[in-house]
Amino acid sequence: MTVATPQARQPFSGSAHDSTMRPDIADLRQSSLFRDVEVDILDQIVGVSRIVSLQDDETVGHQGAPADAIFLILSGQVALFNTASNGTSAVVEVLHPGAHLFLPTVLAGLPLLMSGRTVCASRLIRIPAADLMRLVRAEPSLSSSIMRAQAMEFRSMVRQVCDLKLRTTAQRLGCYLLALSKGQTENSVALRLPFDKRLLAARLGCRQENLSRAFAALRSLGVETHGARVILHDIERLRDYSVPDEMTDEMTDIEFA
Amino acid sequence: MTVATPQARQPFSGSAHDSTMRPDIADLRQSSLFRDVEVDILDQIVGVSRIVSLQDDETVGHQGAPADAIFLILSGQVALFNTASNGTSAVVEVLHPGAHLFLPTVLAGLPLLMSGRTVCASRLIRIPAADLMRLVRAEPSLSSSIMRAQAMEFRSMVRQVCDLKLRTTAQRLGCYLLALSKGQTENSVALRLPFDKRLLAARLGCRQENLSRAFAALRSLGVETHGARVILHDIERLRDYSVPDEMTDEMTDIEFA
DNA sequence: GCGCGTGGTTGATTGAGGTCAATTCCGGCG
DNA sequence: CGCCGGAATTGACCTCAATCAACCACGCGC
Repeated sequence: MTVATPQARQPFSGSAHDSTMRPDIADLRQSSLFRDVEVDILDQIVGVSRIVSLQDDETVGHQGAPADAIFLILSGQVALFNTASNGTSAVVEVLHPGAHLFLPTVLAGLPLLMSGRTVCASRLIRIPAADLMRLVRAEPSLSSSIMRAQAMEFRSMVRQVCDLKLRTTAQRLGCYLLALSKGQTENSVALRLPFDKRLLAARLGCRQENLSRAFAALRSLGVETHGARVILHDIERLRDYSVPDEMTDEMTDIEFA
Repeated sequence: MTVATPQARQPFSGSAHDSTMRPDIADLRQSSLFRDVEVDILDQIVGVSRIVSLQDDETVGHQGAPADAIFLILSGQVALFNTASNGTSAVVEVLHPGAHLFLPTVLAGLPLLMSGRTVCASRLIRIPAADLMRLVRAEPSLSSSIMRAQAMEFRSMVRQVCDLKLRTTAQRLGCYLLALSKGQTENSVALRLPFDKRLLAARLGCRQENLSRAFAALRSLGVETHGARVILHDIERLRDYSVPDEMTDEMTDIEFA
């Protein structure tokens, strides 16, 4: 069950070398982390933040390096992956606008457990770790937002562990599609995969070929695919097959701008 | 990859029905959560806490129920598991003295994602959610301990996700044994499995039979087993085979009293 | 001693998923 | 339009793990 390492183009140091633009408060509010934080605190955060613009396939944060900043995603997508010493990599999560990178690592003061890589051209907000920690110490109300956000992300990881331990690839794919279709009341839904199938395979913990076979297996359950376009013709049946978490509610970090 | 549901004997409501003993500050300090918290805050926590004593195989917290308390483990062991709607269960973690249950769920204010079950007779400290949240709001310094603890647990889950995506069962077992042997400088170490092999199989995400075969496979790598007693004769070779995380450091929540 | 239940091991078989290779599908470009 | 290159798919084959079943080794009570 090994996953090939995605290839990087050029590493990105993490400093705002190509842009000195500051975000504004509305940008920060995009993030689940700061959605409920008071304006005066956000003002202070704005003062230490920079917007960084990245091309497709650039590295943001390297596994093993000290975590010197957190990043919020304004647009684009960033994959988080861990590389084992034998060179194989696992994609742990693919983050969308509103999500953030490296917060637990900064809070723990430990080296990065995963590397980040843009999946397409992306704009991020960079907040230096030292400034963030200083603000957290000074502003108790920030802590509560951070604790809530971390709690949700922990639950998301727990759900993924269960997913890997309980379900086959086809079932995992089914659950993933069902999560994408959330908020629909119809029994039939059209949707679009947010990134290519190789990355989806890595995120689901399988090979590209096997993801293909999983899509083929779901075809008989009313799942129609045309490239990245997917139509679920019978959500009931798909749910029955995939055995999704009852509490499929909070896929919080899979948000689309 | 399904895992049989462990059978419960009698559910435990979560209230201190069999003991009204209060913990003392030293008890709280056993926990990684409160190790660095000031005495006056711990005093307040003592005031709202109760020690509960449980038999082997009792339920503490039921998946889907509201999280009305967190628990600290003073002695014994508690398995956290998630049960899918088709009845199969996955053991996400087995907690030891010093660890705690349900903190992220309480902070998120959401229903429990996992159930807990004692693996042997255990003594826990119960801290009601409402009291904890009140103290957290009142005492900023508590937040920082909680954030750090949550960060470590998040990283632990990330590591488990990578483990499941990158390694075979035999390699996972190898990594687990290496983690148990941590702190040893010798190339040869004797150790004892902290719980029975069926639970270990569930924690590693495989069937009991396959764990048996994984031990058999490691035999040729210098791993000798006599029941729960295990001797690693050649840690170098085992590490080479298992490809453990370079940062195998913080197995923080696997602590033994 | 005997029976017996529990936990653990072993074997045979099946199914899921990885691997390698060949092929098809598309989108861009000359 | 035809060509080309990367993504996606399909097939053949093999490894790993689940399943089902038998068996073993204890510990314990009688």
